[in-house]
Amino acid sequence: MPEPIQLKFDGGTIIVSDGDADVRSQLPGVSFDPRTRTERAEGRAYRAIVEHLLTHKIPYADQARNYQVAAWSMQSTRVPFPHQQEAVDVWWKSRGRGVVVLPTGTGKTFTAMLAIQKSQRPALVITPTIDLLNQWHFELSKAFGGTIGLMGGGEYDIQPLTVTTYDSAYIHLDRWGNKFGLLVFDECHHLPGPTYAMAAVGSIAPYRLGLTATPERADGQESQYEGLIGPTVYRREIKELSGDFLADYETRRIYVSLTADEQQRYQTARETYRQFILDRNISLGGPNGWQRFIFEASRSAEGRVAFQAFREQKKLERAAEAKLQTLEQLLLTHAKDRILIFTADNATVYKIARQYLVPPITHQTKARERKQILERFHSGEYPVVVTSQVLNEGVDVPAANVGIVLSGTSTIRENVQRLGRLLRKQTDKHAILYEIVAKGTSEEFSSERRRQHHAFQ
DNA sequence: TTGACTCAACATCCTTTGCTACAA
DNA sequence: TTGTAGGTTTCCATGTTGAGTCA
Repeated sequence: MPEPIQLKFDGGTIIVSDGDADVRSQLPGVSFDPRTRTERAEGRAYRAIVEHLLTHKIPYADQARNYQVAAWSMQSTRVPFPHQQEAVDVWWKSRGRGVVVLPTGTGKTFTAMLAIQKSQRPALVITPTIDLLNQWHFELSKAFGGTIGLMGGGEYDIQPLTVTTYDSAYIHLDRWGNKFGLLVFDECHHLPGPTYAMAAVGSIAPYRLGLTATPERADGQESQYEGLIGPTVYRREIKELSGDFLADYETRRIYVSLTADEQQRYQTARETYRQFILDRNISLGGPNGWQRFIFEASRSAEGRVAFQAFREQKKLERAAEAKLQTLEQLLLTHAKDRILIFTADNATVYKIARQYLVPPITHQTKARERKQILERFHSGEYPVVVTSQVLNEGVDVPAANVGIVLSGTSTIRENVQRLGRLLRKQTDKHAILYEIVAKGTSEEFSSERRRQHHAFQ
């Protein structure tokens, strides 16, 4: 009679030893590690291994798992919205693994708390920013009482219910990887980054919940969710919830023309870099096309000129004179509204700030000043705020009812997040998102692409 | 405790025409 | 014959954030 199989946790992996060698080699995800001469699996294989052992009635000793069932109970009588309850029910039916897609402002946090209560397991909530870390800590303390752990932002205190950042999660993986049965990935579109993903790979947590408003990624890595968290189990779009849970809204596109001078400089710059691409036989649209351009561009004087031309062209379309004129008109039209202006670059943010005496927020704005500006925006003291990309995600921004997108990336996510800034529900609110596009430039294409989302059709 | 700093990680940056090799 | 899928170099500049260090 062979010894029972031993499972041990070791720095994000599970070491499998003893028992029958043939049985060990058939365990899902297990392979021989020649460095240490042991059989190992990634932490995430834990559930599959245990299920395999149980199904085949193979005796085993589990020293990997280092947590107990936790009897969570929320100290709140709040009744979930239908979409929150449905999301948790579907997630639980999918064996407690999967991604839930809900628009910003429709109660993702409360949905996660329902899931935590349902799972009855110690849970680790992972967030991308310190702001969100603090928000979650506050909400969890209020909902569940007791001491809520914090790992990140200078704190290191692990409790059965803990909040951390993606950075801290992977840095300290070896210390927490076997202490939680449930992982909640807030804004889970961050997870597929090569380093951040390690947290999901190395943890043994059988239950996993991903939350995001925008699962789509520009690099197509959303295909990784399946292996890191689970499949998309529930999805509701802005359109489906606007009116009832989100404000009513419309989007308006305004086309402007470049001046003759801008037009000429734009054409010259564009031809310069298009010619380089042609000469080097690079197909920009193809796989690795952009990487090849960068590679070639960094290798010769000619290439550097081409790259400069590319940047010049971008700059011209982003900061077109006519855009600022249109902005001025919109500011007059909406003199009584609460307006957020978005750009792609900081230079334009500061230019607008100087020209129209509007407070700017970029990554250079210190946290305290940022908070102050947002508070004054909320109170109405500042009716307009101009920002680049910082407010795209994570920060709790007071409700605006008019958004003006002067420039941006072609990503769906940025566009959805910017729209989300306007949709916090208030009585009789009707939000408008303007998008100002320079005619005859590549912006027309970007604008088209970022609108390829249900919310904008 | 705070603030200034450095460093590391992540995201975006492109678009379509013509060519080739291979599968149905 | 027609249709379709197709590949490899470590990486320019800018924006943003978290962690860590040091005064």
